[in-house]
Amino acid sequence: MSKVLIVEDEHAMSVALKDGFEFEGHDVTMAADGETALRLAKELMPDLIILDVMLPKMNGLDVCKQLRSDGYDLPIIMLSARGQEIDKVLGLKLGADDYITKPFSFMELIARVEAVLRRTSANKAQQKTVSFGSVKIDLAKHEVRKNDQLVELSSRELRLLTYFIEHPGEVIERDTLLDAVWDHDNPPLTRTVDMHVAKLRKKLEDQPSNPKHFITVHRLGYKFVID
Amino acid sequence: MSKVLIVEDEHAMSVALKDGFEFEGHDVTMAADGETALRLAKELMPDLIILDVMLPKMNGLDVCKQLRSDGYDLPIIMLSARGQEIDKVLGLKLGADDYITKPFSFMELIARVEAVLRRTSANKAQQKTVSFGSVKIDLAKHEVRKNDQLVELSSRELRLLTYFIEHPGEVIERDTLLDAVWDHDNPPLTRTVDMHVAKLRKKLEDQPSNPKHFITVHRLGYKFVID
DNA sequence: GGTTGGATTTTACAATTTGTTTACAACATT
DNA sequence: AATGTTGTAAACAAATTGTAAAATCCAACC
Repeated sequence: MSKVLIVEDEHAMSVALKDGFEFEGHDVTMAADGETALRLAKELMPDLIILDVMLPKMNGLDVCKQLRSDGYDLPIIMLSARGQEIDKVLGLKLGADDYITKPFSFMELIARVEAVLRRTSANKAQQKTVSFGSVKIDLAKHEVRKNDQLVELSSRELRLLTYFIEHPGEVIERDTLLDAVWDHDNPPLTRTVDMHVAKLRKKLEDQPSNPKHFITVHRLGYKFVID
Repeated sequence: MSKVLIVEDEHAMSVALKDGFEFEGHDVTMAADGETALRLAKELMPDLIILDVMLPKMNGLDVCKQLRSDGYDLPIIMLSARGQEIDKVLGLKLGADDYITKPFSFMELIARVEAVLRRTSANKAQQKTVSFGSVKIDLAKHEVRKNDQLVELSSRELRLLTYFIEHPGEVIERDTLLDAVWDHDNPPLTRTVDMHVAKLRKKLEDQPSNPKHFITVHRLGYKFVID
């Protein structure tokens, strides 16, 4: 039994999918627009998301992109109407796991669902965790512990930390961090980066005022060192 | 300073872009149609291409596609008029690095240009290390070691050292160093160079008062010798 | 609608670090 | 020796960073 989030605004289709998945023995949650989908996905951490491309408020591609950029690597299968072929490329590029074009038979969908679940649950076994000093991070679960004590990080803090972890040892400019961790349209001042680095130090360093991992490189930026 | 190829057929826009990029200190080449753009791109190998979607002879998407399929992976930023949203998907699919819709502010464009250049040149500069004698420099990590011992250099000292290493054996005038290592707007006195050379000697020479690598050439400048 | 609470961004100023100039002694060249 | 040049410590100036606190934003709830 898996937890499935179905995101679909056409009533007939959503009812059919719900019934179908429940008949297959899954635990189904529904969302009818992109924003709700995004919120529920983060809240429920479903095992699978069935995501229609055309949605009110926020389209499926953006939901997918947003989830990925927030660090959630939940399995996603996209649904699109025929003639939206172009979306396939982008959908996959933005991180969907599979893609199916309407109309499709329910059997076909179920087959793909199982393929995706098989693929991704295989990956799940090899938990993605990183640790440095007394800090352990489970990126999939969005959990950070220091001395086995849970530390609450905001989503921005987590994204920043993730970026650091993915680029150990490198000197990273503030502007690079703004590009990578903040949104593209209206980035804040570079000082905001300093602010957040200070927060990470406060929460994760043994001596925040004498950091060992989040290192300042004067005039250039910051450097994350694991040891 | 980067070489930029601007491909735009509307006169007003192309003049504005040219002026803007030249003001930013870039070396600008213009093209007004797709075929010319393609030829110039291959000929000049610019650091960046600003490519309008709507062009005579061959549209921007085709130019982009053609370049990619010919194996050129120059950074490309596409410009399109509002309402050509669909192009975004296609543009990215065909290999553009970023995309901006008219009308846009020049600041916005510049921000994206810088992001793209950073992304692409970051890949270029990876694992760039230089060394001389017992000194090794890892520019990405901002680390200098003498006999495997870490030496702390400020960013200006590091830039100066890098310049010396890239010009071994040459007699280099103080003014040349001011141009290359200091910023262009308000250069300090030439004596500041002496100051910094002294610092490098102190940190890197075995006998700072009897230097073997950072050699004074009386009345002319300095010379860096490797052995 | 408005309100609340948390996250995020901006601001402001102190602390720190780096960079520049000065001053004078030492040195090189004629 | 006279003159211009260089070495370098120390004083000074400027730029960068740390961080608390204020302002703003935003989503959730009434």
